[in-house]
Amino acid sequence: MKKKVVTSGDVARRARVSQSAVSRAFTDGASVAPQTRERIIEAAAELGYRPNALARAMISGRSRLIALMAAYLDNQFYPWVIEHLSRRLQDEGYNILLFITDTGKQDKVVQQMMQYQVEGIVMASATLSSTLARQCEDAGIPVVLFNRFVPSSPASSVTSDNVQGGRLIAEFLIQGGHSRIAFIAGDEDASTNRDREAGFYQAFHKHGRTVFARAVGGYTFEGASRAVRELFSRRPAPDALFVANDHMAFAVMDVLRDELNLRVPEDVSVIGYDDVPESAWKGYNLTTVSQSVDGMVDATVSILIDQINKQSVSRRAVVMPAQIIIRGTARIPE
Amino acid sequence: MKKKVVTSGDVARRARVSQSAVSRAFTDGASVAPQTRERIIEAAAELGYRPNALARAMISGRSRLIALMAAYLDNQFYPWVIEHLSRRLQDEGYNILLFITDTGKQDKVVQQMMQYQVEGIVMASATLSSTLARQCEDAGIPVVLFNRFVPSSPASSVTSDNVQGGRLIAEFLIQGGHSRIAFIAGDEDASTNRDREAGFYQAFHKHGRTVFARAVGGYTFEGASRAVRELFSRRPAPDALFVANDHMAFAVMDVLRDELNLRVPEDVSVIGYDDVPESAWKGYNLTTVSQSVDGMVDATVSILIDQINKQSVSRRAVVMPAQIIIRGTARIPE
DNA sequence: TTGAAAGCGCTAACAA
DNA sequence: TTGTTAGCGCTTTCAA
Repeated sequence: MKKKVVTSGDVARRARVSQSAVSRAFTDGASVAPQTRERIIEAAAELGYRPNALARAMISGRSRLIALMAAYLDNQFYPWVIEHLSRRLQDEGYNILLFITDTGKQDKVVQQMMQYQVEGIVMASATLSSTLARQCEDAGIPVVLFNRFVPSSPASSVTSDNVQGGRLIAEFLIQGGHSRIAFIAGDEDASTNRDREAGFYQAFHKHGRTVFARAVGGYTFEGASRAVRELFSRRPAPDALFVANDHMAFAVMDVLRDELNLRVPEDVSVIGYDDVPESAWKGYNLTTVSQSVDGMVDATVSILIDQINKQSVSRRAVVMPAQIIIRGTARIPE
Repeated sequence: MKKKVVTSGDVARRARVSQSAVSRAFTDGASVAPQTRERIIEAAAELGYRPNALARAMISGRSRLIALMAAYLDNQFYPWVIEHLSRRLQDEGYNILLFITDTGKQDKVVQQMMQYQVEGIVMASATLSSTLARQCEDAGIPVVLFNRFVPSSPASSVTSDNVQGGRLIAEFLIQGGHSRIAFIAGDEDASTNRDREAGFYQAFHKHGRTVFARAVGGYTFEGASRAVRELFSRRPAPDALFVANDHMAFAVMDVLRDELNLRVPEDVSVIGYDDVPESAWKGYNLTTVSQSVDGMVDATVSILIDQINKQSVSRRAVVMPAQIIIRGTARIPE
């Protein structure tokens, strides 16, 4: 095996210029005479030269690397986020270092990111300890919690208005004339769940009503299946369900229709949250709340780019509006 | 903003050792006296020292970076692959540089990967030109085409036995007593589609039968919807459909049941390919062929690790067995 | 086991 | 516009 490691020095020799001239030829906006640059580019092409991004990063202090961490990808919301975020960041000239990590190992992984001198960090469906968030702040690395909000954290966050979303759903279900409305929670530690739940309960309170029942699905398919079974093992059973995200709502509908032989929405109304692509599939046709992924991604990118360029990190909390998407799984108020 | 950049030199000074001692303390298997190492680790902790992975990569020639490229993530097969691959690679001490790129820009992106001195490249739902594949070979970078096979390419590949999968489906449908079996193709340029189609047609030929009709869905949701409509606009309509992947099969079932008011499998049998998580959801309960993601991921990781360690890249083509997963969307042969 | 010294490939002053 | 020079933070000989 021949390891041909062509360096700028090799190119310089062949183009009969200095090594720094080669460097300049590959840097936008550097002062190089057009014909010199041309000669260099030509020599580089002949040799198959590719600038070493690591060396460049070291000396310039700019790695052009953004770390992205997600806890899981089975909820289609996250692949969707990753795809959009990745494309947007690539357009801005950044590359993505991806980490899939279970809760618990998250802090350790953040350390790794920092070793790679990333210029920014996005935590999707994940958070980091305040200590570590502070370390990032000290190191001048902007951190964005995507779809999570931690009041005490120095990290920025981008979320949709989950409280408002919860409220919207409560109103919709109440106006729909349901009398036994239940809630299936996601991960009780997640801010998305807490906020959606808070908004939901607030609206009930405002109407002088109470939530009929509550179970916990932990944002997993299996957890949600267990939760519905539990809810429907008691009589009377709910006649409407707010499920804290779409991913769980699919599991819920499966159990409802397939195991319990109930019709949706005739027997039970179901509303989810996220508006993932599958929600629009006719097999589910799920009424849900849309989180503007595009808007959230744009916000994330601009926080990152802005703070990287300004060389100063500060905490920003962006909340995007939530919008109910009416499809076929919940009775529509008149 | 305070940019505290703690270097090994700072730690060395505080621990009263040389800078190279610090380096050794952070390298497994380097010869350092236990108490020296301890003193260094302590000093490092006090200072908040984190080794610079970029500098380490430069000098050692090992970036511990693997590039992963995918064309899209809306087909849940790929998020699934990314999650598994990422976890396995992290366990092996590698980090992932992720690129989401449309066909056409792929070669350019591969150049970028190489600039970051990645030690290996995985192309999922994507290929690269032979020229570039050869460049990677010359640079000693192993490349694995995941779920793609290019006969002329010097790159390795990991696929499931798509020809066999296509055959299995043909047999199942023929044995199921269908008389008008049609095929909805994916991306006609993709090897997965070509192989599945080849196996499918082979089996028909063996039985002295012909495929009733064929349309192209291009592996997209919309393309597949158009393809079914086209197929069912003519009389007689097919009574069975092999759809080249699950992602399209969901679209097909939506059109069949929702627009055309056909029952699956009573009026039309449908079989997909991939066995993505959604296939098991009761709303579809899709009969399909399983590609062993775990097996494919393992093969990919071992090709990569092996060639990185051996410092020699060579072409390997791994084909994993395909297995039919019988669910509820296709009539079951007696 | 430890330290000194020599770079890895590049960018960024500074002069020329 | 160009070349010279000095490092970025680290690993890795080589001697001690």
